[in-house]
Amino acid sequence: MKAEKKPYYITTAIAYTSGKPHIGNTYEIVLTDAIARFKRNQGLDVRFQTGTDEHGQKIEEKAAAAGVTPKQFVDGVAEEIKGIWDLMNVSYDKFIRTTDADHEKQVQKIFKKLYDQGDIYKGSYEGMYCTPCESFWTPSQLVDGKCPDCGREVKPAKEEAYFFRMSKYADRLMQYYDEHPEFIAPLSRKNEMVNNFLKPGLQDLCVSRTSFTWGIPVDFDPKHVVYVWLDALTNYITGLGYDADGNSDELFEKYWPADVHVIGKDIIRFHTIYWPIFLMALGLPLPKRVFGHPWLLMGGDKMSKSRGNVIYADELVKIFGVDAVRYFVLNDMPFDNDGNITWELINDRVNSDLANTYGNLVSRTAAMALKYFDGALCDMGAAEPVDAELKAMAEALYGKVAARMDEFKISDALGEIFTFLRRCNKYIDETAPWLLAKDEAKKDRLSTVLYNLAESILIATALLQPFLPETAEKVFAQFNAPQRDYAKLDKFGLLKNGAKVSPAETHLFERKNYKDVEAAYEAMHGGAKPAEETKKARKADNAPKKASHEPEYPAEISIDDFGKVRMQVGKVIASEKVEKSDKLLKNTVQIGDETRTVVSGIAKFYTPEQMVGKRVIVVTNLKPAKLRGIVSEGMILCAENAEGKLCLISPESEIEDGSGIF
RNA sequence: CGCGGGGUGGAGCAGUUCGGUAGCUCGUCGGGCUCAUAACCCGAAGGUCGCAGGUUCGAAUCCUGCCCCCGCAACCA
Repeated sequence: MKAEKKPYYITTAIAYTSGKPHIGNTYEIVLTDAIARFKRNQGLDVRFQTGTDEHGQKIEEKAAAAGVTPKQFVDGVAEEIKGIWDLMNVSYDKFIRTTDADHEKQVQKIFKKLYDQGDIYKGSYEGMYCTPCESFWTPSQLVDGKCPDCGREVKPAKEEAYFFRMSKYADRLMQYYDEHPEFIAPLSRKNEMVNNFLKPGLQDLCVSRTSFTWGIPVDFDPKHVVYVWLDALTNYITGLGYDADGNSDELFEKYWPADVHVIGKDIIRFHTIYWPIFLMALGLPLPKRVFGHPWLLMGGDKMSKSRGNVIYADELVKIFGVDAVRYFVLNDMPFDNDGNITWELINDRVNSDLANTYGNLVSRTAAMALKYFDGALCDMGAAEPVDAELKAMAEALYGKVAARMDEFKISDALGEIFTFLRRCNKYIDETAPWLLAKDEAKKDRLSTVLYNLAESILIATALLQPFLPETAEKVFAQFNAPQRDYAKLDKFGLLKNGAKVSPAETHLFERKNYKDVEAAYEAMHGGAKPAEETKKARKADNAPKKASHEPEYPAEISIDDFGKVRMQVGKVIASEKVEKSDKLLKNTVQIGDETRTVVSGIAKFYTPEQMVGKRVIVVTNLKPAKLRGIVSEGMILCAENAEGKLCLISPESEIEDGSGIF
């Protein structure tokens, strides 16, 4: 009788549908896919869930800006995301969307249940409210008592909101951490959670909003929508058919609790504090592990659209192919440090590992088998001492790789496989089949050597299959052998004697010159070179960012509008750096009879010494504002170029300070 | 002293928990081989492990101070 397969439930974070995911986002899905496939090969009954997080104010705004309904907007983005996951050959079993009707219904039920049992209570969000901006601010966020966004008056207000009593469960959560040291991976993150959040005491979490409507309505109080985490995190159970009334689907009974939630390191807090607490409140078991993976950086910098250094998976795939991209992100991502991606790095890696080491090994082995034996692979029993090391290594490989995989050290797992593949290349040199071929008496030895090589390739390929599924399929087809059962992977010699290898139509991985990669990139980006983009991104990063507050100018203004701005010549009589600030200088400016303090964000370009004595143009009727606690009574005019470099504007010749500007 | 991560041969990284000859891949140079995708195999050069102190018989690893880089936060009147 066959034993029931052990269930294994693995999830990714659900992707926020605000835009196209870049390669960093895509990494998470590929990583999870590799683990899921590996576990399947180990004989587990794997369920792999991913999906999209589709609610929230940001999406409401983006949809409005695009002139479509939120639903139309997220339908489009969800489709795009799913398209990329499919392109990456991701073997998910379930793609959940938080706008799915059954998810929405369960979230409402969960909310009600938690409310009924007293974990959620109605309270209010107190703060200062700016009506035009529809925003709440805490007193410390206010600038000079005014709205920091628009500068208008704010008034004390309460927004009704529902809160979840977090503190009630904090002790139980700490206990769970202690009893399950493997719960948070990497371990270093655990201390961060305990020291930063649990020990200081948990704040109750706001779980509803009334300030936007694109969300799941609270059914017993419909002006509220469920806010973020209670909606998003619950996907892990609603996707299994969890029912708050106790009529859960059998999928849920089978797969919950999850074996691992794979997430980015930025949301570890939500998955290791809020999510377990929600589950405790629902009386459900907690996930066994949460793996917070690091980030993929572009040439050492964070990828972001505003920096223009974003790399997308589909562009990489166009140039390198799916498996090469999968391999790169999996191999070059350390376990608990951020990884690095550039077009050149990926090209080097693909050439050296995939084309030279692996592809070429397969190619030369197949070529020799075809040339000398018309493709037939037979172990003729002509063993020699050199074979022993190869065989021992092959038989030990699975154990090593599996151990690495269990620690989520994917890169190390791949490293083990490639060390073995290099050993195989060396074996060819040691045995020199081309010399054996010259001597009819050594035909059996030659055959045995080629058999050993083929068998080694098949073992390695079986292990590479979770990472390079398409490639593995090609190799198995070429060698006329099936995917190897992982339970038998420690046995050398399972390839059937007489199996035939066929000629390959193409190389597994094509070597590329970086120049050609650049050319392909340029074709996609209207002539821009990838290296230049990186450099530009770096440079822009050193300068203050400006994109966020670039005003939208009206096409024309009246002279009266212009007349509202009072500008005067001032002389800087003192200047000092504002403490704890990178950019601010506190200047004392003489304007006629008057001295004013003007704080200015120019510290990156002018030292206090350079400032003193300069004549500058100051806007003198600007409403005073507080910057890092200092009241600034005006604004010093500067020119700013595209890279954010600032340059003071001064009168062209000597003129009294206090003079007006017209 | 806001929080966190990091600084190891030209590049990307491991090693730091529990001190003991500084390791891997790529690149470079030299050699070998020809089955193979200018590939593969062998060998070599190249590092005062950010800096300065300290503990120790011995420090990349432990302690103290400092410098630099990168995120987050703050910030741009």
